[in-house]
Amino acid sequence: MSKPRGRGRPKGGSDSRSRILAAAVDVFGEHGYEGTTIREIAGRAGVDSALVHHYFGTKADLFAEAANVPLRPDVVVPMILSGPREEVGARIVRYVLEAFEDDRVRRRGVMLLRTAVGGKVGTPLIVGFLSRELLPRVAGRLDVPDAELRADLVASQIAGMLMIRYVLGVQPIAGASIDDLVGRVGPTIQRYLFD
Amino acid sequence: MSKPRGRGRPKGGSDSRSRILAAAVDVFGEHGYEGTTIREIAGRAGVDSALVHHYFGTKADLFAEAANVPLRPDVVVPMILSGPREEVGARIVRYVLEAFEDDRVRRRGVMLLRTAVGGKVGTPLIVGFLSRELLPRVAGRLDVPDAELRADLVASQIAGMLMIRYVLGVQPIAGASIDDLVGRVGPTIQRYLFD
DNA sequence: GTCTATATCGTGATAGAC
DNA sequence: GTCTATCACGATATAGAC
Repeated sequence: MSKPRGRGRPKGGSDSRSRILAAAVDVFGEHGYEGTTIREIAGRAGVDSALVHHYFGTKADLFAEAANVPLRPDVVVPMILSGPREEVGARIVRYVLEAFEDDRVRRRGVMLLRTAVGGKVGTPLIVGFLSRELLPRVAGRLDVPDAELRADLVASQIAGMLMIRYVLGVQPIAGASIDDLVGRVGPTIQRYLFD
Repeated sequence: MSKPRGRGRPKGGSDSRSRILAAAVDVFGEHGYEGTTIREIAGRAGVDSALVHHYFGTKADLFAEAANVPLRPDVVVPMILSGPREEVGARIVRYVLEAFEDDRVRRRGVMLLRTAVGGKVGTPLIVGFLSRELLPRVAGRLDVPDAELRADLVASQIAGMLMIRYVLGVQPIAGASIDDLVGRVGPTIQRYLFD
């Protein structure tokens, strides 16, 4: 009768845990780390605030769980950087924008961008991700001088575009089509990487 | 004996008010709006927390005062956009980076970037500034199609560069020279504006 | 002009009933 | 597994002494 559960939850129960986690991603993304309260997360998930602690422990623990996106730069970067070199810039922009079309990705992405810049909790997280996980992997696959600087410049343009489009929502970038942005921003990325 | 005061403070007194304001800019910039406490601002200014309220009222009032940078896009934008068209991109990048060399500007800038993205207090402020004050002024002086989108693209790259360099401090952009960044990013701006 | 003392509220977190 | 009740703390903000 009850729909079959995949491997995961041991006994019986409900889906409160996943609802709490989804609500946490949303609220952290809207108000940043300091600005969100356990009570609001609980309210949006339709549960009691105590249940949040019961499942996730402290607020910092919950944030770590919510921020733990299985981003796999070790698999994504090689995938994008291989293929015709002339279109790498366009492929990067398109990949990021299409990923953000998915609700789940966009919510987590906005949360990360907001909290990354907001204060001492998220900043080390994203700085570490950029400078240890992502940028070296990109730079390592570039056979050009100043590879690290080039990768960093790419990150700066991608980050700025995501900020304007998804976090701040400033028009007309916020309402532009993916093709349009690929056409405008793609050549920038291409130039940073290879010119 | 006491050094002469310019026009400004009426009677006698101290410089507590300006020290509080400077401390507020710093602390808001470090922890975002929600993350900063009146007590920390007071402590860093070397005064009591009650004095902060005495001068500035509520925390939101103090933030508004601290964020009230006399940015004058109405005078800066025409100044930069006039002059040889071929170097506009480089001039924009150089102007921004050189402005951020000044401690005062950089602190206020970092504060605005942090709080702008952090939550509901700063976001409307910067969105309004961008979409009402800055971008239309830039777009209005461009005699090219899609002027608004071009101005927005410029903003996205400038914002991303400032984020990486000053807010997150990710290397190597954080340690790059102004000339280096002008040479790399200037052509991007130029392309967004005129190509 | 400055600080002490305090009122009031909302937070994260816990213990324990059901 | 879920919620009620509550604790301990720190926050903003105010009243008033000096």
